[in-house]
Formats: sequence, C-alpha cells, structure tokens
Amino acid sequence: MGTVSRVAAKLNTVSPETRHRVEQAMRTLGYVPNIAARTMRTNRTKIVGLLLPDLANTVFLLLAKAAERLLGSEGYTLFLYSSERSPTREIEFLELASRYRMDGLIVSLSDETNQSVVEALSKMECPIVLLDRDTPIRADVVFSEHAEAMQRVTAHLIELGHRRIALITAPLGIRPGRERVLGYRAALRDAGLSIDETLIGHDYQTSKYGFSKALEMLRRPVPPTAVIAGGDEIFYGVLRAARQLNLAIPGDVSIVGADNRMLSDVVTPMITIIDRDMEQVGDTAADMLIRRMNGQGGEPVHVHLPSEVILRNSTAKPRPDLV
Amino acid sequence: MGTVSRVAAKLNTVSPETRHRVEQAMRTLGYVPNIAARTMRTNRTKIVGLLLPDLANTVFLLLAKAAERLLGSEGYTLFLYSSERSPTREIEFLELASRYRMDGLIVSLSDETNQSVVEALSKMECPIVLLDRDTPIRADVVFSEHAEAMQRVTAHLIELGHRRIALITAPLGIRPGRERVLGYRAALRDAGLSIDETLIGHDYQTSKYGFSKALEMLRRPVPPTAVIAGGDEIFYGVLRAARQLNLAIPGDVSIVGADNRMLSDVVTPMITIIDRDMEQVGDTAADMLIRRMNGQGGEPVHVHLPSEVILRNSTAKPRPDLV
DNA sequence: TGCTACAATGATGACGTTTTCATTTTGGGG
DNA sequence: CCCCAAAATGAAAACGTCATCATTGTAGCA
Repeated sequence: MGTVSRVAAKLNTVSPETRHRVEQAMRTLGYVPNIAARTMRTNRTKIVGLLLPDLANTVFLLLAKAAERLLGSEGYTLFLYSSERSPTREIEFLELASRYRMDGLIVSLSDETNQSVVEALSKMECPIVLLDRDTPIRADVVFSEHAEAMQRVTAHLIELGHRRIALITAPLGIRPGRERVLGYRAALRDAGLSIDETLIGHDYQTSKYGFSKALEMLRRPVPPTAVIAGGDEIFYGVLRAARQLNLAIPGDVSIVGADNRMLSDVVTPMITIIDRDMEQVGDTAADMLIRRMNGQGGEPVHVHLPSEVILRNSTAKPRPDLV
Repeated sequence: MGTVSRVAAKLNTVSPETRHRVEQAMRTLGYVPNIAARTMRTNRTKIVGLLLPDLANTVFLLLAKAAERLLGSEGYTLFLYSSERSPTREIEFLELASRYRMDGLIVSLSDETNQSVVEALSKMECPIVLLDRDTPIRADVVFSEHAEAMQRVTAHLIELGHRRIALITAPLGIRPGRERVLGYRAALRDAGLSIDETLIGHDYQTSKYGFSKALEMLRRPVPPTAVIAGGDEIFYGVLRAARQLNLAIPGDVSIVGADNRMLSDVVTPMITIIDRDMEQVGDTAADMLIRRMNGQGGEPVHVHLPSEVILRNSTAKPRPDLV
C-alpha cells in the first residue's frame, strides 16, 4: 500500500500509530527498499559518478573523500571510477553513467583535447562538474591555480642562484601542464634569463617518464642544478632518477615536488612542494553539483582555488662548481 | 515492443533486416537502456561491490584493478568503497549493497572480531568473497600467506646477526596481524632466542602508530637493530621515524617493509620487503565470485596464495657496537 | 444532531524492461 | 496449389515504488 511509501519517505501524513506498525513489520520481514524500482518511478538514482585519471594518486583520494562526505550528507552515493588516463575508459564511464542514470558527475579528464570524449561529455543529460580543465563544454568547473605558484617557486630557485632549472610536467593537453609551463617561463623571463627548451619536458604524466626524462637531463655534461616535478607520478620518477644517480638532495640537485604530502614527508630530505587543498576542491565540486542536481539553473560557474608553495629542505643554493 | 529487447540482448530469434532497422532507430533516437527497469525485471544489477579498508593503500588498488578487469570482461561493473577502517562504514556499505541489490561482494574487513559487522555480513543475500579474514561466515575466502614469509625474513635477520628485532604490525583482530606475529615468534623460537614482548607492537594499522611506536623503540637506551613493518601504513611510519632520528639504513638499523613496491623503490636505500601478488588475489577473488553469481553451489572454497621475501639493501649485518 | 472540513488511508496507474504466450508470416513439401 | 511447421513478431503481464485520486474516519462547530 502507498502508506508504506509514506513511512519510508518520512512524510508526516501518517498517524504515529500506523507508522509504528509499519516500521515493526518492515523489521520483522527484513524489508529493504528496492532502489531500482524507486529509480524507475522517480528517475533519480542518488548516485554521483566521480571520474579520476588515477586512483594511486593520493591527491585525487583526498578530493574523493571530501566529495563523498559532502554528497553523503545529502543522501548521495559516490561511484568511483578510474580512467587510467585512457580516453576509451573515459567514454566507457560516461556510457555507464547514462545506463545507470546517475544523477550527476564530477569529471577529471586525462586529455581535454580528445574530441570524442568532449563530444560524449557534452551529450550527457545529467549535471557535470569538471575539474581543472579548459573545454568548450557548458559545465561548472573547479580550477586550481598552477601558473602563479610555479612562477613563485621558479623565482625562488633563481634567487637561490640556480640558472639551469628543469621542468618535467604533464602534457600540454591538460590545463595544469600548460599553466605550469606558463608560470615557469614567466619566472625565467622576469629574471631576464634565456629559456633552454631542452630543460622542459611535458610528454607523459607517468612515473616512468619522470624517471627517464630526469635521468637523461641529469646525465648531461652540463646538467640542470634544479628539477621541478609537476604532478605526483612525475615526482616519483624524478626522485628515483636522483637516487639512481646517487645525487644528494639538495647538495647535487635541488628538487621541487607537487601535491604528494605523504611521499614528500617520508623521503630524506623533506621536499619542497607546490601544494593545494584538495579537500577544498572536492568540497567545492560536490557543493556545485548538489546545487545543480537540486535544479538550480543559471550560467556555468567557474571557481578558482589557490595553490601554495611549501618551502622545505630539498631546495638550496646550487654548489658553486655546478653553476 | 519486445523485439527491441531481443535486439539489445543479441538473441538470434530476430531477422537480420529487423535487427538492422531497430539498431538504426536506437541510434537516431539516442536510446540508452534503462538499467533500473532491467534490474526490476531481472533482479540483477550487474554490479559487484568491493569493500576495502583504505584506498590510499597501493596494495588494494592493484587488487581492485585486477578484479575490475576480470569482472568487466563478464559484464560486471565494480563499485569501490573504502571503509576507512570504520566498522560503521562497513555496515553502511552492506546496507548500500542490499538497497542497490548488488549481485556480489568482495570484502576486506578492518576488524574480523566485530560482531555487528560479521552479523550484518552473514545476513547478506548475495554471494560474498572474503579477503584474508577468519570468520565464521560461510563464504569463499582468499587467504594470503603471512606467517611463513615473516618467519623467513626474521630468520634472515637473525642469521645476519641481529638479536633485538622489532615487529610493528596490524592488530591481532585481523588475520594478517596474528599470522605475522606467529611467524616472527616461530623464527625466534627456532633460533633459541628469547622473545622481548616490548619489541612487538600491534595496536593500530596506521602510519601514525608505526611512526610513534618505531620512534619509541629506537630511542631506547638499548634499541632494536632491526625493525620489521607489517603492512603499508606502518611501513611509512617506520621510515619517517628512522629519518627523524637520522638513522642510516641499514647502517644504524635494518628495515623490512611490506607490500608497497612503489615506496620501497623510491626510498634510499631500496627496502627489503615481504611482497605478495595482489593481482593474483584480485583475479582469484573475482573468479570465485563470478562462479557463485553464475549459480555455482557447493561448500565454501578457501584459496591460499603465497608471499615472497624480496631481499634488498635495507637489511645488513648490525654494527658490532650495537649488538 | 447534522453538517463540513480535514486528516488518514486504501486503491490504482505508470515508470521501462524482460519474458511468456499468441499471432502472423514465411517457406517447403506433398 | 494448399497445408503445415517453423520462424518472426506483436501483445500483455509483472517486477516494486511513488504519486494521484478516491474513500473512509474523525473532530469541530453551529
């Protein structure tokens, strides 16, 4: 009977006595509401999909945790999916979201220039919040600030006396990669230094690439005296390369990492990093999405969140004989 | 009409011509099947839930990836959930699984002695595969071997000349904690060494605990010459403690880690670890679950998978003055 | 007491799929 | 050329919930 539904929905159009009776019965019968049936009737699943490039990345986990907390308080369940940086898997995820009729999506693309992904994304029916990507899609976006922090930390290295500073970061196909290169160039330009293009790497966002690129650079006859790693994986790779070459940090080479507080804490010495508050990113994205799922209309909203440079022991003056 | 369903289900009771017509129409109308409706009719969601204690743990991610691959090939979607080692969240997950009518579950409990979790688990209707836990629940289980590998690595340290070997591992409320302590004790016993209970820690499975416990032990007037970390987080903590005290590895203290290949690769020096093939664990669990979901009956199956000791540079003879 | 107004509850249909059953069409053999 | 078997297709019911509408019960007021 419809009354059961009224009890479940906690409406107040049911007498206390009846409510009690129904609740009693639900317990003894082990009644569990059938979400599929509810979904068919209401067209809402109370599921929000979160698409991430990579789950091994602690940065994204902080974000996911924060988003889950906020969405959970509104009765939503978070569905976590990792694309492994594969556009094919990104499209598969969107397919999944359509079929299961998810109520909303938070999406971090692995390549914002990929046409088919962007097209599939723009065809979605549910509200979407994008993470840190420039696309023509009409959707809310949470941007992280990269250029300015990169400019600051590069300037800091220059001030310490570094002249050959390497930057290894994500491809230019995603905004963070582009922005970081921009900030880096700006700092060098401001200092009146020429830019050695061979000291900039932005081919892949993997630990392997960070490793091999850093290795190649640091083995040159005239190696860089500092290496800036943009992004978690590359950071790992750069650290491995430094160790492989038995380079002391910061004695032989200064290193700047990104995001990964856990790793940068455990490595000797503690690493200077560019950090951002991923919980804030998660909270912001979830909040924007909840509003949209509640039917709030209006133009797409763009939020910009700051990054922070945390100076620690991995950056110091270069050895005079290396400069 | 029912024919559409026949086309979607790829049954061969439909003429090629009609099939083509229907597929054409589906494309032009942008038809996406409604899983909720299908679920209501068939009582299957094609969703498998994976409950993990922690997503930051790379060990579990390898497992999840492997399971997802195998389940995906059978048309299942993996729903990932982290309990954050909270029994409350574990029960919430089971609630979720019931409401959404998931087809099967793979579950790693944070405390197998928790009555309400075990009870909730035993009330579930769908097939369940447990990961490495001893419970009275009638379900398939994938066990990892811990005791024997721990015994081997402890014996190795004894052979190198260590006499005060610390073990910091997971609580005895989960099988890996118990088994590791067993193996450790067995090795000491076999060598005829007495066991210093103050060198065994098994209170929490957190980085913080590993850090503070290792710090306390290593600061003693007569500190251990080797520390074995059982589990990922504790491993992190032990490394941080060693760094904080400026202890050289393995000069001042030998260290044995667990599971985390990524971390043990990047830290100087490379760390001796107890390792296991988590992809195999994931594959095995997924395979067992798929069989059950296909209706295969029979007694619960228990599978035991091996662990491996990988000797690297973090274990060496203790300094003579320390022994 | 009798009427109205409102609260509480019962009955019913619709959501989109699958499946079963009935009907129509097709093709082959007598 | 006709009939029957088999293949193809159409029609209809059911899954569990929620929302709408109709009905019953109750209390308040004249």
